Amino acid sequence: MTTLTPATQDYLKVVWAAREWDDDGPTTTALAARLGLSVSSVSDGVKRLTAQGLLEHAPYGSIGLTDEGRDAALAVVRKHRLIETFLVEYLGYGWDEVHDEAEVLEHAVSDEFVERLAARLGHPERDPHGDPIPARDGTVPRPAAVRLSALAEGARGVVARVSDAEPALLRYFAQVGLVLDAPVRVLARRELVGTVEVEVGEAAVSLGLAAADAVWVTTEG
Amino acid sequence: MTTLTPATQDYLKVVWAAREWDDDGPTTTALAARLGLSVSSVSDGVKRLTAQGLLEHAPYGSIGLTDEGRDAALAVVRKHRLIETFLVEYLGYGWDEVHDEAEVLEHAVSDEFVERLAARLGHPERDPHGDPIPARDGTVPRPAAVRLSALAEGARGVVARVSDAEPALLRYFAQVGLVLDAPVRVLARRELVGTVEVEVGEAAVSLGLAAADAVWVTTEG
DNA sequence: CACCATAGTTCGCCTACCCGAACTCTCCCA
DNA sequence: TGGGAGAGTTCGGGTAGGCGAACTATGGTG
Repeated sequence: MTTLTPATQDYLKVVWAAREWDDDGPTTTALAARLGLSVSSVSDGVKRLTAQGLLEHAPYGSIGLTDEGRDAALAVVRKHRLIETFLVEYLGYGWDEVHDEAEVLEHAVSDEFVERLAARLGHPERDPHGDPIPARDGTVPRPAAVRLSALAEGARGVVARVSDAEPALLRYFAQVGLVLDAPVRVLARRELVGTVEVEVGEAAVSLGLAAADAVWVTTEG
Repeated sequence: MTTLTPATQDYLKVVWAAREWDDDGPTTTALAARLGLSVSSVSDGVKRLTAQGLLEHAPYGSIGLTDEGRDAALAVVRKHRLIETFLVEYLGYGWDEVHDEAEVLEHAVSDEFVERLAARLGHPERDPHGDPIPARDGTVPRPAAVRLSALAEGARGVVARVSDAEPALLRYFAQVGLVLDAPVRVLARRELVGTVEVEVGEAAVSLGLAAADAVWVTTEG
Protein backbone atom coordinates (compact mmCIF):
# COMPACT_ATOMS: atom_id res chain seq x y z
CA MET A 1 0.00 0.00 0.00
CA THR A 2 2.26 2.76 1.30
CA THR A 3 1.65 5.80 -0.88
CA LEU A 4 1.31 5.53 -4.62
CA THR A 5 3.77 7.25 -6.90
CA PRO A 6 2.65 10.15 -9.10
CA ALA A 7 2.92 7.97 -12.20
CA THR A 8 0.71 5.32 -10.61
CA GLN A 9 -1.88 7.89 -9.59
CA ASP A 10 -1.94 9.26 -13.11
CA TYR A 11 -2.63 5.85 -14.60
CA LEU A 12 -5.50 5.25 -12.21
CA LYS A 13 -6.98 8.69 -12.74
CA VAL A 14 -6.96 8.31 -16.50
CA VAL A 15 -8.49 4.84 -16.38
CA TRP A 16 -11.26 6.19 -14.19
CA ALA A 17 -11.76 9.31 -16.32
CA ALA A 18 -12.18 7.26 -19.49
CA ARG A 19 -15.69 6.34 -18.38
CA GLU A 20 -16.78 9.60 -16.80
CA TRP A 21 -18.25 11.37 -19.83
CA ASP A 22 -17.59 9.14 -22.81
CA ASP A 23 -18.21 5.47 -22.76
CA ASP A 24 -15.15 4.30 -24.65
CA GLY A 25 -13.53 1.83 -22.29
CA PRO A 26 -9.85 2.47 -21.75
CA THR A 27 -7.47 0.74 -24.15
CA THR A 28 -3.71 0.70 -24.02
CA THR A 29 -3.52 3.07 -26.95
CA ALA A 30 -6.11 5.45 -25.54
CA LEU A 31 -4.34 5.58 -22.19
CA ALA A 32 -1.04 6.26 -23.92
CA ALA A 33 -2.56 9.21 -25.74
CA ARG A 34 -4.13 10.63 -22.57
CA LEU A 35 -0.95 10.16 -20.56
CA GLY A 36 1.39 11.41 -23.26
CA LEU A 37 3.41 8.20 -23.10
CA SER A 38 4.41 5.58 -25.62
CA VAL A 39 2.21 2.53 -26.01
CA SER A 40 4.95 0.24 -24.79
CA SER A 41 5.38 2.26 -21.60
CA VAL A 42 1.69 2.00 -20.88
CA SER A 43 1.67 -1.72 -21.53
CA ASP A 44 4.48 -2.01 -18.97
CA GLY A 45 2.71 0.30 -16.59
CA VAL A 46 -0.60 -1.51 -16.76
CA LYS A 47 1.18 -4.76 -16.01
CA ARG A 48 2.88 -3.13 -13.04
CA LEU A 49 -0.36 -1.78 -11.59
CA THR A 50 -2.13 -5.07 -12.19
CA ALA A 51 0.56 -6.84 -10.18
CA GLN A 52 -0.02 -4.26 -7.43
CA GLY A 53 -3.70 -5.10 -7.36
CA LEU A 54 -4.85 -1.71 -8.60
CA LEU A 55 -5.96 -2.67 -12.10
CA GLU A 56 -7.65 -5.70 -13.61
CA HIS A 57 -6.22 -6.69 -16.93
CA ALA A 58 -5.81 -9.91 -18.89
CA PRO A 59 -3.27 -9.65 -21.71
CA TYR A 60 -4.97 -8.35 -24.89
CA GLY A 61 -8.10 -7.85 -22.81
CA SER A 62 -9.93 -4.90 -21.31
CA ILE A 63 -8.57 -2.68 -18.55
CA GLY A 64 -10.51 -1.96 -15.38
CA LEU A 65 -10.04 -0.72 -11.85
CA THR A 66 -10.08 -2.90 -8.75
CA ASP A 67 -11.92 -1.52 -5.73
CA GLU A 68 -8.63 -0.37 -4.29
CA GLY A 69 -7.66 1.24 -7.60
CA ARG A 70 -10.98 3.02 -7.83
CA ASP A 71 -10.64 4.44 -4.33
CA ALA A 72 -7.19 5.75 -5.15
CA ALA A 73 -8.37 7.22 -8.45
CA LEU A 74 -11.26 9.04 -6.78
CA ALA A 75 -8.97 10.44 -4.14
CA VAL A 76 -6.75 11.91 -6.84
CA VAL A 77 -9.69 13.32 -8.78
CA ARG A 78 -11.03 14.87 -5.57
CA LYS A 79 -7.71 16.55 -4.95
CA HIS A 80 -7.42 17.73 -8.53
CA ARG A 81 -10.85 19.35 -8.62
CA LEU A 82 -10.64 20.94 -5.21
CA ILE A 83 -7.29 22.41 -6.15
CA GLU A 84 -8.73 23.80 -9.38
CA THR A 85 -11.52 25.38 -7.42
CA PHE A 86 -9.02 26.91 -5.01
CA LEU A 87 -6.87 28.28 -7.82
CA VAL A 88 -9.84 30.13 -9.28
CA GLU A 89 -11.46 31.21 -6.01
CA TYR A 90 -8.40 32.24 -4.02
CA LEU A 91 -5.65 32.96 -6.51
CA GLY A 92 -7.75 34.38 -9.31
CA TYR A 93 -6.66 31.99 -12.05
CA GLY A 94 -8.82 31.77 -15.18
CA TRP A 95 -10.72 28.53 -15.72
CA ASP A 96 -8.52 27.82 -18.72
CA GLU A 97 -5.31 28.06 -16.67
CA VAL A 98 -5.89 25.73 -13.77
CA HIS A 99 -5.56 22.28 -15.25
CA ASP A 100 -1.80 21.96 -15.58
CA GLU A 101 -1.12 23.45 -12.18
CA ALA A 102 -3.60 21.07 -10.53
CA GLU A 103 -2.11 18.17 -12.45
CA VAL A 104 1.11 18.57 -10.49
CA LEU A 105 -0.31 19.68 -7.15
CA GLU A 106 -2.71 16.74 -6.90
CA HIS A 107 0.30 14.52 -6.26
CA ALA A 108 1.83 16.79 -3.65
CA VAL A 109 -0.94 17.70 -1.22
CA SER A 110 -1.68 15.56 1.82
CA ASP A 111 -5.10 14.28 2.81
CA GLU A 112 -5.01 16.71 5.70
CA PHE A 113 -4.39 19.58 3.30
CA VAL A 114 -7.18 18.67 0.95
CA GLU A 115 -9.73 18.26 3.74
CA ARG A 116 -8.82 21.62 5.22
CA LEU A 117 -9.08 23.11 1.76
CA ALA A 118 -12.49 21.54 1.14
CA ALA A 119 -13.75 22.96 4.43
CA ARG A 120 -12.32 26.37 3.67
CA LEU A 121 -13.99 26.41 0.25
CA GLY A 122 -17.33 25.38 1.75
CA HIS A 123 -17.28 21.78 0.49
CA PRO A 124 -18.03 22.61 -3.14
CA GLU A 125 -19.72 19.94 -5.25
CA ARG A 126 -18.22 20.93 -8.58
CA ASP A 127 -15.02 22.46 -9.90
CA PRO A 128 -14.67 25.55 -12.12
CA HIS A 129 -15.60 23.52 -15.22
CA GLY A 130 -18.62 21.97 -13.56
CA ASP A 131 -16.98 18.59 -13.08
CA PRO A 132 -18.33 16.93 -9.94
CA ILE A 133 -15.98 16.71 -6.97
CA PRO A 134 -15.99 13.20 -5.48
CA ALA A 135 -16.80 13.21 -1.78
CA ARG A 136 -14.38 11.74 0.75
CA ASP A 137 -16.45 8.56 0.86
CA GLY A 138 -16.15 8.02 -2.89
CA THR A 139 -19.59 9.32 -3.81
CA VAL A 140 -19.62 11.30 -7.05
CA PRO A 141 -22.48 13.79 -7.37
CA ARG A 142 -23.61 13.24 -10.96
CA PRO A 143 -25.51 16.15 -12.53
CA ALA A 144 -28.28 15.02 -14.88
CA ALA A 145 -26.84 16.79 -17.88
CA VAL A 146 -26.77 16.11 -21.60
CA ARG A 147 -24.53 17.37 -24.35
CA LEU A 148 -25.53 20.66 -25.90
CA SER A 149 -25.12 18.96 -29.25
CA ALA A 150 -27.96 16.60 -28.34
CA LEU A 151 -30.58 19.29 -27.71
CA ALA A 152 -33.47 19.75 -30.14
CA GLU A 153 -34.20 23.09 -31.74
CA GLY A 154 -35.90 25.45 -29.34
CA ALA A 155 -34.79 23.53 -26.28
CA ARG A 156 -33.61 25.52 -23.29
CA GLY A 157 -31.08 24.55 -20.69
CA VAL A 158 -28.48 25.75 -18.20
CA VAL A 159 -24.76 25.19 -18.65
CA ALA A 160 -23.73 22.52 -16.16
CA ARG A 161 -20.31 21.42 -17.34
CA VAL A 162 -17.71 22.40 -19.90
CA SER A 163 -14.89 20.08 -20.91
CA ASP A 164 -11.51 21.43 -19.86
CA ALA A 165 -9.67 19.54 -22.58
CA GLU A 166 -8.98 22.63 -24.70
CA PRO A 167 -7.97 25.82 -22.87
CA ALA A 168 -8.40 27.94 -26.00
CA LEU A 169 -12.00 26.81 -26.29
CA LEU A 170 -12.57 27.66 -22.62
CA ARG A 171 -11.25 31.15 -23.24
CA TYR A 172 -13.60 31.59 -26.18
CA PHE A 173 -16.56 30.33 -24.20
CA ALA A 174 -15.87 32.76 -21.37
CA GLN A 175 -15.65 35.57 -23.90
CA VAL A 176 -19.10 34.92 -25.36
CA GLY A 177 -20.65 34.46 -21.93
CA LEU A 178 -20.96 30.71 -22.15
CA VAL A 179 -20.07 30.07 -18.52
CA LEU A 180 -21.33 27.80 -15.76
CA ASP A 181 -25.03 28.33 -14.99
CA ALA A 182 -25.63 30.50 -18.03
CA PRO A 183 -29.09 29.86 -19.57
CA VAL A 184 -28.91 28.79 -23.21
CA ARG A 185 -31.39 28.04 -25.97
CA VAL A 186 -30.88 26.16 -29.20
CA LEU A 187 -31.93 28.49 -32.02
CA ALA A 188 -31.22 26.12 -34.87
CA ARG A 189 -29.45 22.92 -35.73
CA ARG A 190 -27.72 22.96 -39.09
CA GLU A 191 -26.99 19.28 -39.48
CA LEU A 192 -25.76 19.70 -43.03
CA VAL A 193 -22.85 21.97 -42.16
CA GLY A 194 -22.42 20.50 -38.67
CA THR A 195 -23.14 23.55 -36.53
CA VAL A 196 -25.59 24.53 -33.84
CA GLU A 197 -26.84 28.09 -33.33
CA VAL A 198 -27.14 28.85 -29.65
CA GLU A 199 -28.55 31.81 -27.79
CA VAL A 200 -26.42 32.82 -24.81
CA GLY A 201 -27.67 35.87 -22.98
CA GLU A 202 -28.45 38.49 -25.65
CA ALA A 203 -26.16 37.04 -28.28
CA ALA A 204 -26.32 34.14 -30.70
CA VAL A 205 -23.24 32.03 -31.24
CA SER A 206 -22.54 29.34 -33.76
CA LEU A 207 -20.78 26.21 -32.51
CA GLY A 208 -19.26 23.33 -34.46
CA LEU A 209 -19.84 19.76 -33.41
CA ALA A 210 -16.69 19.41 -31.31
CA ALA A 211 -17.46 22.62 -29.44
CA ALA A 212 -21.10 21.71 -28.87
CA ASP A 213 -19.96 18.31 -27.57
CA ALA A 214 -17.79 20.02 -24.99
CA VAL A 215 -20.75 21.71 -23.30
CA TRP A 216 -23.22 19.88 -21.08
CA VAL A 217 -26.51 21.38 -20.02
CA THR A 218 -29.33 20.52 -17.64
CA THR A 219 -32.83 20.94 -18.98
CA GLU A 220 -35.76 21.58 -16.70
CA GLY A 221 -38.51 19.03 -17.01
CA MET B 1 18.77 23.88 -17.33
CA THR B 2 15.22 22.71 -17.92
CA THR B 3 13.63 22.31 -14.51
CA LEU B 4 15.47 20.78 -11.61
CA THR B 5 14.26 17.56 -10.05
CA PRO B 6 12.92 17.55 -6.48
CA ALA B 7 16.00 15.70 -5.29
CA THR B 8 18.27 18.30 -6.87
CA GLN B 9 16.30 21.15 -5.32
CA ASP B 10 16.57 19.50 -1.92
CA TYR B 11 20.33 19.23 -2.15
CA LEU B 12 20.66 22.89 -3.11
CA LYS B 13 18.27 24.05 -0.40
CA VAL B 14 20.13 22.15 2.29
CA VAL B 15 23.52 23.41 1.15
CA TRP B 16 22.21 26.96 1.29
CA ALA B 17 20.50 26.44 4.65
CA ALA B 18 23.69 25.16 6.26
CA ARG B 19 24.99 28.72 6.41
CA GLU B 20 21.82 30.57 7.24
CA TRP B 21 21.91 30.41 11.03
CA ASP B 22 24.90 28.28 11.95
CA ASP B 23 28.25 28.71 10.37
CA ASP B 24 29.19 25.09 9.97
CA GLY B 25 29.92 24.78 6.28
CA PRO B 26 28.17 21.84 4.68
CA THR B 27 30.00 18.53 4.69
CA THR B 28 28.97 15.33 3.02
CA THR B 29 28.04 13.80 6.35
CA ALA B 30 26.09 16.83 7.49
CA LEU B 31 24.13 16.96 4.25
CA ALA B 32 23.34 13.27 4.54
CA ALA B 33 21.92 13.82 8.01
CA ARG B 34 19.82 16.80 6.92
CA LEU B 35 18.54 14.99 3.82
CA GLY B 36 17.93 11.69 5.56
CA LEU B 37 20.10 9.87 3.02
CA SER B 38 23.15 7.66 3.26
CA VAL B 39 26.54 9.27 3.00
CA SER B 40 27.32 7.40 -0.19
CA SER B 41 24.16 8.66 -1.86
CA VAL B 42 25.08 12.22 -1.00
CA SER B 43 28.61 11.78 -2.28
CA ASP B 44 27.09 10.60 -5.55
CA GLY B 45 24.57 13.40 -5.55
CA VAL B 46 27.10 16.12 -4.91
CA LYS B 47 29.15 14.83 -7.82
CA ARG B 48 26.06 14.87 -10.02
CA LEU B 49 25.17 18.46 -9.13
CA THR B 50 28.77 19.57 -9.53
CA ALA B 51 28.75 18.16 -13.06
CA GLN B 52 25.54 20.12 -13.67
CA GLY B 53 27.23 23.33 -12.61
CA LEU B 54 25.08 23.84 -9.52
CA LEU B 55 27.65 23.04 -6.85
CA GLU B 56 31.38 23.64 -6.45
CA HIS B 57 33.21 20.73 -4.98
CA ALA B 58 36.70 19.27 -5.21
CA PRO B 59 36.94 15.68 -3.94
CA TYR B 60 37.55 15.66 -0.19
CA GLY B 61 37.12 19.44 -0.28
CA SER B 62 34.43 21.88 0.76
CA ILE B 63 31.01 22.12 -0.82
CA GLY B 64 29.60 25.39 -2.09
CA LEU B 65 26.94 26.79 -4.40
CA THR B 66 27.60 28.28 -7.82
CA ASP B 67 25.66 31.42 -8.70
CA GLU B 68 23.18 29.31 -10.60
CA GLY B 69 22.87 26.91 -7.68
CA ARG B 70 22.30 29.74 -5.25
CA ASP B 71 19.54 31.23 -7.39
CA ALA B 72 17.80 27.88 -7.57
CA ALA B 73 18.19 27.32 -3.82
CA LEU B 74 16.70 30.71 -3.00
CA ALA B 75 13.77 30.09 -5.31
CA VAL B 76 13.01 26.87 -3.43
CA VAL B 77 13.36 28.52 -0.03
CA ARG B 78 11.06 31.33 -1.17
CA LYS B 79 8.45 28.81 -2.20
CA HIS B 80 8.82 26.82 1.01
CA ARG B 81 8.37 29.80 3.29
CA LEU B 82 5.52 31.38 1.38
CA ILE B 83 3.72 28.05 1.43
CA GLU B 84 4.25 27.75 5.19
CA THR B 85 2.81 31.21 5.63
CA PHE B 86 -0.19 30.28 3.50
CA LEU B 87 -0.80 27.07 5.43
CA VAL B 88 -1.00 29.01 8.70
CA GLU B 89 -2.86 32.06 7.39
CA TYR B 90 -5.39 30.42 5.11
CA LEU B 91 -5.76 26.82 6.22
CA GLY B 92 -5.25 27.31 9.94
CA TYR B 93 -2.34 24.93 10.41
CA GLY B 94 -0.27 25.26 13.58
CA TRP B 95 3.30 26.52 13.21
CA ASP B 96 4.55 23.09 14.22
CA GLU B 97 2.62 21.34 11.44
CA VAL B 98 3.60 23.19 8.31
CA HIS B 99 7.13 22.06 7.60
CA ASP B 100 6.52 18.62 6.14
CA GLU B 101 3.64 19.76 3.99
CA ALA B 102 5.70 22.64 2.59
CA GLU B 103 8.61 20.30 2.01
CA VAL B 104 6.57 18.48 -0.64
CA LEU B 105 4.61 21.40 -2.05
CA GLU B 106 7.70 23.52 -2.68
CA HIS B 107 8.57 21.15 -5.53
CA ALA B 108 5.12 21.16 -7.05
CA VAL B 109 4.08 24.80 -7.30
CA SER B 110 4.87 26.86 -10.38
CA ASP B 111 6.51 30.29 -10.36
CA GLU B 112 3.17 31.72 -11.41
CA PHE B 113 1.51 30.09 -8.40
CA VAL B 114 4.01 31.33 -5.90
CA GLU B 115 3.92 34.90 -7.16
CA ARG B 116 0.13 34.97 -7.03
CA LEU B 117 0.34 33.52 -3.54
CA ALA B 118 2.87 36.13 -2.43
CA ALA B 119 0.63 38.90 -3.71
CA ARG B 120 -2.42 37.40 -2.05
CA LEU B 121 -0.58 37.16 1.28
CA GLY B 122 0.61 40.77 1.02
CA HIS B 123 4.23 39.96 0.20
CA PRO B 124 5.20 38.86 3.71
CA GLU B 125 8.85 39.19 4.72
CA ARG B 126 8.95 36.30 7.14
CA ASP B 127 7.32 32.91 7.55
CA PRO B 128 5.46 31.61 10.64
CA HIS B 129 8.76 30.81 12.39
CA GLY B 130 10.25 34.21 11.62
CA ASP B 131 12.51 32.89 8.88
CA PRO B 132 13.02 35.57 6.24
CA ILE B 133 11.37 34.98 2.88
CA PRO B 134 13.81 35.61 0.02
CA ALA B 135 12.49 38.13 -2.49
CA ARG B 136 12.09 37.22 -6.14
CA ASP B 137 15.36 38.96 -6.94
CA GLY B 138 17.30 36.83 -4.45
CA THR B 139 17.47 39.41 -1.68
CA VAL B 140 17.09 37.90 1.77
CA PRO B 141 15.85 40.33 4.46
CA ARG B 142 18.11 39.51 7.39
CA PRO B 143 16.75 40.46 10.84
CA ALA B 144 19.46 41.62 13.24
CA ALA B 145 18.77 38.94 15.79
CA VAL B 146 20.89 37.00 18.25
CA ARG B 147 20.33 33.73 20.04
CA LEU B 148 18.39 33.94 23.27
CA SER B 149 21.14 31.83 24.80
CA ALA B 150 23.60 34.66 24.13
CA LEU B 151 21.74 37.34 26.08
CA ALA B 152 23.14 38.61 29.37
CA GLU B 153 21.12 38.55 32.56
CA GLY B 154 18.53 41.31 32.63
CA ALA B 155 18.63 41.85 28.88
CA ARG B 156 15.32 42.39 27.09
CA GLY B 157 14.37 41.47 23.56
CA VAL B 158 11.60 40.53 21.18
CA VAL B 159 11.25 37.06 19.67
CA ALA B 160 12.23 37.35 16.01
CA ARG B 161 12.74 33.76 14.93
CA VAL B 162 12.25 30.26 16.28
CA SER B 163 13.90 27.23 14.73
CA ASP B 164 11.37 24.88 13.18
CA ALA B 165 13.62 21.86 13.57
CA GLU B 166 11.62 20.33 16.43
CA PRO B 167 7.82 20.47 16.17
CA ALA B 168 7.39 19.37 19.79
CA LEU B 169 9.48 22.28 20.94
CA LEU B 170 7.39 24.64 18.82
CA ARG B 171 4.25 23.33 20.48
CA TYR B 172 5.73 23.90 23.91
CA PHE B 173 6.82 27.41 23.01
CA ALA B 174 3.35 28.29 21.77
CA GLN B 175 1.90 26.94 25.00
CA VAL B 176 4.02 29.17 27.23
CA GLY B 177 3.44 32.21 25.03
CA LEU B 178 6.84 32.21 23.48
CA VAL B 179 5.66 33.25 20.02
CA LEU B 180 6.83 35.64 17.33
CA ASP B 181 7.07 39.25 18.55
CA ALA B 182 6.62 38.30 22.21
CA PRO B 183 8.76 40.49 24.53
CA VAL B 184 11.16 38.48 26.67
CA ARG B 185 13.63 39.21 29.46
CA VAL B 186 16.46 37.07 30.76
CA LEU B 187 15.91 36.65 34.48
CA ALA B 188 18.95 34.52 35.20
CA ARG B 189 21.58 32.45 33.49
CA ARG B 190 22.45 29.25 35.34
CA GLU B 191 25.61 28.31 33.49
CA LEU B 192 26.37 25.47 35.87
CA VAL B 193 23.23 23.46 35.10
CA GLY B 194 22.92 24.77 31.55
CA THR B 195 19.63 26.62 31.78
CA VAL B 196 18.33 30.13 31.25
CA GLU B 197 15.38 31.59 33.16
CA VAL B 198 13.28 33.73 30.85
CA GLU B 199 10.34 35.98 31.51
CA VAL B 200 7.64 35.68 28.86
CA GLY B 201 4.58 37.77 29.50
CA GLU B 202 3.65 37.22 33.14
CA ALA B 203 5.36 33.87 33.46
CA ALA B 204 8.91 32.70 33.94
CA VAL B 205 10.11 29.68 32.01
CA SER B 206 13.31 27.70 32.27
CA LEU B 207 15.00 26.71 29.05
CA GLY B 208 17.87 24.32 28.45
CA LEU B 209 20.70 25.22 26.14
CA ALA B 210 19.27 23.55 23.04
CA ALA B 211 15.92 25.26 23.55
CA ALA B 212 17.47 28.66 24.17
CA ASP B 213 19.56 28.21 21.04
CA ALA B 214 16.42 27.68 19.00
CA VAL B 215 15.09 31.15 19.80
CA TRP B 216 16.44 34.34 18.23
CA VAL B 217 15.61 37.76 19.57
CA THR B 218 16.13 41.35 18.52
CA THR B 219 17.30 43.72 21.22
CA GLU B 220 16.63 47.42 21.05
CA GLY B 221 19.72 49.58 21.17
C1' DC C 1 57.06 11.55 11.14
C1' DA C 2 54.35 7.73 10.86
C1' DC C 3 49.95 6.01 11.91
C1' DC C 4 45.13 5.40 12.28
C1' DA C 5 40.39 7.10 13.08
C1' DT C 6 37.24 9.40 10.49
C1' DA C 7 35.37 11.41 6.53
C1' DG C 8 34.71 10.81 1.75
C1' DT C 9 34.53 8.10 -2.47
C1' DT C 10 33.90 4.21 -5.52
C1' DC C 11 31.66 0.02 -6.73
C1' DG C 12 28.09 -3.11 -7.77
C1' DC C 13 23.46 -3.46 -7.31
C1' DC C 14 18.44 -2.19 -6.96
C1' DT C 15 13.69 0.08 -8.22
C1' DA C 16 10.66 2.93 -10.91
C1' DC C 17 9.93 4.80 -15.16
C1' DC C 18 10.48 5.72 -19.74
C1' DC C 19 11.71 4.60 -24.87
C1' DG C 20 11.98 2.31 -29.80
C1' DA C 21 12.28 -1.97 -32.26
C1' DA C 22 10.81 -6.35 -32.91
C1' DC C 23 7.56 -9.70 -32.20
C1' DT C 24 2.72 -11.68 -31.41
C1' DC C 25 -2.09 -11.84 -30.94
C1' DT C 26 -7.04 -10.85 -32.50
C1' DC C 27 -10.44 -10.40 -35.40
C1' DC C 28 -12.60 -8.95 -39.59
C1' DC C 29 -13.14 -9.74 -44.33
C1' DA C 30 -12.36 -11.75 -48.78
C1' DT D 1 -10.86 -20.31 -43.55
C1' DG D 2 -6.73 -17.99 -43.93
C1' DG D 3 -4.54 -13.65 -44.19
C1' DG D 4 -3.25 -9.18 -42.65
C1' DA D 5 -3.79 -4.68 -40.32
C1' DG D 6 -3.60 -2.86 -36.28
C1' DA D 7 -3.49 -3.29 -31.35
C1' DG D 8 -0.77 -5.11 -27.65
C1' DT D 9 3.37 -7.14 -25.63
C1' DT D 10 8.19 -8.20 -24.94
C1' DC D 11 12.95 -7.06 -25.06
C1' DG D 12 17.06 -4.52 -24.47
C1' DG D 13 18.51 -0.30 -22.99
C1' DG D 14 18.67 4.49 -20.67
C1' DT D 15 18.24 7.88 -16.61
C1' DA D 16 17.61 9.40 -11.91
C1' DG D 17 18.19 8.23 -7.54
C1' DG D 18 18.82 5.29 -3.76
C1' DC D 19 21.71 1.61 -0.75
C1' DG D 20 25.62 -1.09 1.76
C1' DA D 21 30.32 -2.75 1.50
C1' DA D 22 34.82 -1.94 0.45
C1' DC D 23 38.37 1.19 -0.46
C1' DT D 24 41.10 5.71 0.05
C1' DA D 25 42.49 10.31 1.48
C1' DT D 26 43.25 13.75 5.44
C1' DG D 27 44.90 15.39 9.37
C1' DG D 28 45.64 15.26 14.47
C1' DT D 29 48.46 12.86 17.83
C1' DG D 30 52.07 9.68 20.06
